[in-house]
Amino acid sequence: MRPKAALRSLCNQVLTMNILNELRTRFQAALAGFCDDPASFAWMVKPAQDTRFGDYQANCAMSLARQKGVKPPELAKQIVDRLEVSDLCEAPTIAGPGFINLRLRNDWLRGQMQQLIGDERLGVLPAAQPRRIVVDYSSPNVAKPMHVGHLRSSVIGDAVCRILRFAGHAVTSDNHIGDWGTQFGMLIYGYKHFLDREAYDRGAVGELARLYRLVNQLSDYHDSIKRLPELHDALAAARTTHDETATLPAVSDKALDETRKKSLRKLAVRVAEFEQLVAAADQTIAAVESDETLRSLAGAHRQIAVASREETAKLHAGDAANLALWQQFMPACLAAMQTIYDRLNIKFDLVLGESFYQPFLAEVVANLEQQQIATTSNGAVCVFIPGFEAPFIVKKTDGAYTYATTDLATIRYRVETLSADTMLYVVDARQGDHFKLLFETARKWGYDGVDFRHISFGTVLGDDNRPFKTRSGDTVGLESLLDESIVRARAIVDANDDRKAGGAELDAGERAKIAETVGIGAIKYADLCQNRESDYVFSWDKMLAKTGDTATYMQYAFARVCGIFRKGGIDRAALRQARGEIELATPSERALALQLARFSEVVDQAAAECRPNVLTHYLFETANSFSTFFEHCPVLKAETDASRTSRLLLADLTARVVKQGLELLGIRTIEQM
RNA sequence: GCACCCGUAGCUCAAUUGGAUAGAGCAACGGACUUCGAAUCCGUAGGUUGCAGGUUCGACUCCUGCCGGGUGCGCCA
Repeated sequence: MRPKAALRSLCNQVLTMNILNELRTRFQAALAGFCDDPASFAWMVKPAQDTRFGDYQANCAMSLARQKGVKPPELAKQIVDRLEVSDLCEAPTIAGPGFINLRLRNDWLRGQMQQLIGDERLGVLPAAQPRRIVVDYSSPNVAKPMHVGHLRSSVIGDAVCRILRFAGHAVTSDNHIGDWGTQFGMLIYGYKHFLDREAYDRGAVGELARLYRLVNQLSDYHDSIKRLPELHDALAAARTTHDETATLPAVSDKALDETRKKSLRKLAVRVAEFEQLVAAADQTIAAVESDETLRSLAGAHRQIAVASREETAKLHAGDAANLALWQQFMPACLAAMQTIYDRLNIKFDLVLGESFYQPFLAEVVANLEQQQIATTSNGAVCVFIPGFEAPFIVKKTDGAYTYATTDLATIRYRVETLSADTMLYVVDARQGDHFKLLFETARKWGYDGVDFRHISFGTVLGDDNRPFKTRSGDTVGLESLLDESIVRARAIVDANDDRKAGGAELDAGERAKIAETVGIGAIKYADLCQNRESDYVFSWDKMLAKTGDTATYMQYAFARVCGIFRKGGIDRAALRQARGEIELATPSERALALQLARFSEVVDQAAAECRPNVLTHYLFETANSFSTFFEHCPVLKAETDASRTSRLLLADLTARVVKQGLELLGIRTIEQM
């Protein structure tokens, strides 16, 4: 019943232009005499769930009545008696067990529309108390090809940044890249032993990618050879246990029988898992041995894994040659990464990776030990957090630091150098425990005034509903996904333009631009429209869809409005200047107006909860309201000039809201498609 | 073994954080282009919200127990 503090903290506190907030303020005043914390009951004002009941509804009477031991409808009546909303609502009605239903007055709604017409921010007011927020997202390991698994964090994180920034906060987007890890040892080893100099000179990125894959493949090969016998043993053992259980004599005890069946199923799953591991190892081995070149390379580099780790260790120890190579590789790696971000239209204010924090790690650990936050256990320096069995290891037995250490150094930098008061981590839900430990440790360390939040999102699953794993053979590269989506979009663009009544309107360049916008938008929208907490089943069809609840639908609505203005030869700026009136003559006009008036409320909610899907849902409804309106109400051919002007204004507002909303999601619009 | 998450229409997902008759999109079926853009619109069909209890005016939502699936759990990030 109490509104979540966290939920409210990022909300705009200013109340005008946000209808929901305005109504809550009115209720808060009316409720003051009935309870001690009117704010939490005023929070129970919501948009109506069913439009037949009105536009908004207050559910506070029921729960407050229970608390006071009175009848809800009677209390509702008393609340309504004290409620002052006559300037914006029709007389409130009480229904059912005590719902207070509210319907906005048409003249008030028309006034809201007039305000929106003149407001560049479409009613969204900047936060009264802006925060300094660092958003940590995307964070790929450089030098490894990006795949679809990287998409979710990148796309959601970017949208969250845009939304919070628009809501008036000081946002710094930070790509905390993995640029100091073991992949560089592999690259260095590959460079020293397998380099194709000509290929490298032609394009460093491609050659580095090849070297990475090659070293990876050879180490996997030796690892598989080494592990195969134990895998076979484990498989045999699992089979034996399974078969023994299966052949146990039948029992009459039903409960026991059930337990046995259950464990049998689990054993079968284990057998299948080991079979899969063996098969994968066999495949890895076969891939190398069937290739003459690979086989001889494998033979000549038996210690490749160890040697690569040693190269990493040397790099970390400051070895001049390896450091020089690292510095040589980095620009190419970053450039490769950047081409993908450019295509996705994702920008970072900062790209501070692991290497940046590396010089501070020793000091961080020393500091933690000094303050007795960290202690040595089994040779490792650990922080123990109550409620967690596993320690938070900041220094390993071998003296190396972990990503926990880096994350702590990062927090210190963000607070002390960037003056951040809020930190958001847009990261896979599986790292939940890590962040709980990290945040607790940071608070103990003195950063207890910072609002840390793990903006977690569900795991990306494959077609088989199992976590999407990057099996070396068939990773879905990000580039090819983008390419495919654009190709499909292009086919639709061509087909549609070719069959336009008045003949094709677009040249090849325009078509390409549209296909790019639609193709990329579709992929982003597929990720954004889902509640970020739930797991995500990766599907080509979903990613590439261009009909129904997709970005394309909104882009199309936008283009249709632009089409009206183009066809009518109407200057949109002049239209707004002319101060025409908005009429709400028909239900579909009123529904569209109400929808447009709610933009600020939705942006505030999306910002408060860092949930882009709140916004996608709203935009879909808005485009839908527009389509219905467009179907029922002639715009250019409206019966009267006043009606024509009113409808043009509604269309113009719709286009602005859709464009702005999509922009907050990082999705572009085009005027003609 | 311990901990966390999930189970909603054939499929993919929502559900304003406890509200009224659980909603969309795909897919299926039936309609609407000589009429402002058919990438669209209108309609039909599809449900015991995994199961069983409990809490209360009211439960997809909270509690308990099952069933099924996933994830994490000391030196990877």
